[in-house]
Amino acid sequence: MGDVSTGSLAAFLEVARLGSFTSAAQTLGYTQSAISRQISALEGAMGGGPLFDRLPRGVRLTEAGRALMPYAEAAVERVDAARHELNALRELTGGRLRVGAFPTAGAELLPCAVTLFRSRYPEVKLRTEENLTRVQLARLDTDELDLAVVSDTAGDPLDSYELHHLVDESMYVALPDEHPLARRRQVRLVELADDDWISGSPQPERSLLHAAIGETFRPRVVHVVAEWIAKQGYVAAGLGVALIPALAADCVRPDVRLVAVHEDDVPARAVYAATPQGRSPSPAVEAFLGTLRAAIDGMAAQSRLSGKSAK
Amino acid sequence: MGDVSTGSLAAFLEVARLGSFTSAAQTLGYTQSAISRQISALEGAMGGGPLFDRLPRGVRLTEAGRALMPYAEAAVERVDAARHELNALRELTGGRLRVGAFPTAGAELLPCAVTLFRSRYPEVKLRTEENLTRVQLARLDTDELDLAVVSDTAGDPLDSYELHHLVDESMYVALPDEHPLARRRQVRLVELADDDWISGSPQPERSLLHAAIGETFRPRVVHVVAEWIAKQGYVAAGLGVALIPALAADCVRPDVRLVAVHEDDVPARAVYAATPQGRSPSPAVEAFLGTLRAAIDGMAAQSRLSGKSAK
DNA sequence: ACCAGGTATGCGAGTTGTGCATGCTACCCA
DNA sequence: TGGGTAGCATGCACAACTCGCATACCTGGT
Repeated sequence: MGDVSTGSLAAFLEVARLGSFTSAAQTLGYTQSAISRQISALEGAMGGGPLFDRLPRGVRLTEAGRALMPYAEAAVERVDAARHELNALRELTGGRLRVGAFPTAGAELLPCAVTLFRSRYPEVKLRTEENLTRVQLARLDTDELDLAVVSDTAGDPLDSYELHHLVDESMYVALPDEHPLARRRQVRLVELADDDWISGSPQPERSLLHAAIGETFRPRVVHVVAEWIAKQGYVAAGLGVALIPALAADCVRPDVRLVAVHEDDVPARAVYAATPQGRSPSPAVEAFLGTLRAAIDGMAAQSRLSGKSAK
Repeated sequence: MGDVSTGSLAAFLEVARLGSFTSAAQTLGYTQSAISRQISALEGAMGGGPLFDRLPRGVRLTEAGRALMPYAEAAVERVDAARHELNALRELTGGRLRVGAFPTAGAELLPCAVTLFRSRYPEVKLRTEENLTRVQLARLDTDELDLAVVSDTAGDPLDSYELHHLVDESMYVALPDEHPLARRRQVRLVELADDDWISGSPQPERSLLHAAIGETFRPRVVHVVAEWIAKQGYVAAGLGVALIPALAADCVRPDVRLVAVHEDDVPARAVYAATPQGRSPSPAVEAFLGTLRAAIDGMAAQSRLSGKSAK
């Protein structure tokens, strides 16, 4: 039993609508003979029975033809709908994008990128979620996330993902306004070896500080605070100092001072957009990468972000 | 934008299921190269974007491919379902048949045919309705009926329908048991010119009697009774005589006698199965014609039906 | 460095689809 | 009653497509 193409089905429907091979041929841009043969082929593919009664003036559906009609309509409609859907995915006038980001990215980078993306592609349904990097990678694997904004801080195995480098963010220390070093443009960490530290983890190895630990410096973590807004509070109260990445540097309360850390003490932290490996990124993912870059450029122009948004 | 065939869609689905062109080619009985080209063509027909990521070991769906999947499944399923449906119509393992019949046919002919049809083709949904011939023709026109069992008694315009001759039924007079002619094998109508007549219409022209009216005979209609069971009652009570067609002759009460009418007085009435003109009859209609003929043969073997079930 | 498993592609042959011209049938109208 | 006409079917030649074969190419594992 032969093959059926949308062409034959469309011809069938047009003939059924117009009641004539000849006029259907005209509206479809074929000759009458082509239509005649297409219908004949379709009749063959459908088991052999005639779909039309050939009358002296045109044709009319047989019982079988009438029965076929809804199926043919549905099949053609599905293929058309598929074309539209794929087109929407390609033209970014539809579809869905699920983005994850680590917490600090939520301060400025992600809101900025989301706003930009929404204004450019309002019909793409964009969802974001904040996760630890480790969780995000898992969700990329299980196809619950299309793109994840991650940093390589925690030493998670990023190498089995497609990485799109976004920016290298330098580090700052947050100092209370009255701290002796609060007016400096740059500090070395050894200068803060005797201060109390505020960190996201009791073991500094598992926090932002991990890259700073060396022979000459091991911070004394006195307060364990995860939220950046709370860290600010502790710092402002003079309870200690904290390391914070450039991405979070723009939303700082006026009684907290940020001072750059020397690059040799804490290397700039790379921020990537990660996507599943070996999978060609969808247009929506590509577009979001673009808006992420645009967001970083925009932020670099007006902020302390180091601006090394190379690529 | 090109054409899409069920073949390409089936190939697409099989590749998606197995994750490899090669293995899909094996299960479908094609070569790997054919599958590769079919997918390539499908990608073209769907707008150009890739549907699969080509990995070193096999392929995996892209976002677009994942989006296409449900549409492809639906389209293929619809075409398959259509094939099954049409096959059911052809093999009489499905579908529907709407039959109409004039009242007298409901006495024996239709029940017999319906029983036969149901036992042979139990999966065809058979509906019957009793109508005047005039109504039935209208319902054939409006496609509310597939086949109508009619007689040409009433002079309705049968000529614009496809007529399948079933039988010529001769006519009988129903006489009360004590009627002087009740033991005859045949009568002439003039012999009954002085009797009271029972008919379905006050004007004998519009009833079974219309063919009997001539120079020498005009019946005096005294009782107007439509239902055959009631006519029997009137006749049995000695209130008159009635003309009845052979099709109804088998269900007569014992105190009513039937006597054949001479053929010259009332010509045998032709009974047809009528179908819409110019329309090739569906297999179900053909089959019902067959069972009608079988029913008539069966009845002729054991009844007064004249048996001229010619063709 | 080679092999294994997979996809892409050039090539030739067979098949299918298309258009043109023509044949055929039934209706319409004079 | 006989041409005219509208419409489908079909023979034919040609173009386009599809398929299989052989082979090139890529990548990961040994």
